[in-house]
Amino acid sequence: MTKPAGAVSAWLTVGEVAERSGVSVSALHFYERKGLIASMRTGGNQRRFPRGVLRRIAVIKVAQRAGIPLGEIAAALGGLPAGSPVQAEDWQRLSARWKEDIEARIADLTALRDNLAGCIGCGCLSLGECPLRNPADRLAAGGAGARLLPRPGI
Amino acid sequence: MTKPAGAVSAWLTVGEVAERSGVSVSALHFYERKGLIASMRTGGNQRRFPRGVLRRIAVIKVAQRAGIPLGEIAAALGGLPAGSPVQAEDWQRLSARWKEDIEARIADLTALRDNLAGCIGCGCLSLGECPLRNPADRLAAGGAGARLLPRPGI
DNA sequence: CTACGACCTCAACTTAAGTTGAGGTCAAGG
DNA sequence: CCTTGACCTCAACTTAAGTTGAGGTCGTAG
Repeated sequence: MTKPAGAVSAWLTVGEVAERSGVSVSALHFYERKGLIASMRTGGNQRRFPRGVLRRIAVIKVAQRAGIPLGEIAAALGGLPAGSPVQAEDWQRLSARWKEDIEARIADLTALRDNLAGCIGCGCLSLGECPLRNPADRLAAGGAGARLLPRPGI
Repeated sequence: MTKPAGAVSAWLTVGEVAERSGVSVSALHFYERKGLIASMRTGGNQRRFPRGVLRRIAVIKVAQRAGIPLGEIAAALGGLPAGSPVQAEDWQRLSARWKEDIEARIADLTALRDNLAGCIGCGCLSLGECPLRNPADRLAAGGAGARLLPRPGI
């Protein structure tokens, strides 16, 4: 698939999307299976993505960096048209929501750090008395399997 | 195994450790397999833990809350005597080390939050120009499988 | 001495977010 | 027209941190 000569076409191949977004082809397939992005198919069953997918992926990556799991991102993104680009307005709504998540995590880590500082001298760590030990028992419900540890507020 | 009448024995059963530490029995087995904690065995092959294990578990839980993976905790803990309690001095060294990790994560999240705030209005998210998109391409090396996302500095 | 709860091991399953590989098809340059 | 590189699907594997279940033993109260 050498590039279509001069004009930049309106539709992008997976490879092009991968290169432009910095996300691997296999990850793009995966995102599509998860409903995070959508594509048209050519006669030969190859994916063609609208350019709006790049912005959509950008949003996904930012949310991921904020620690939001893909499932939640899909849900948040799911509300708006699957194939079309994310509008500035949508991004505003989403980023505002995720900002709260980030802030909660910052608050938790800050509290942990401060207590850590306070406890460096004492070394108590008693289950009943130490501020480090007691409020930490937050992850506990949630079924089997791994827990993505650093996601407090929810 | 009803409790040994009056006197609190020097050794704890798994069940007792589980109850006192808030960690499930299966997790304690798991920690032992991973070399995070150690136990003696009775004639009937049942575990007996020294009381120092409680402090050790406390340290593990705090480190986990800080986002340190068990493997790293094991490595850090591995330096000091496996069966014996963690001394205040050891805790000082470990907590100082982990504090840096926490601070790096706080810094990353704070940067993300600030850029998010700046970008709520613009909605650009261009791969080349937006501060949210560019510096985010940090996780990329590391082989197959899931990445525990929110662990930047390393 | 027997029943019952606590304990033992070992293997298989869970979730998240992908990666890797096998086996086969598309499309465009030469 | 044919060869290559890009693409396709599907299944299996990866890591982390455990959980769940099967099948069997320990130990103590009654």
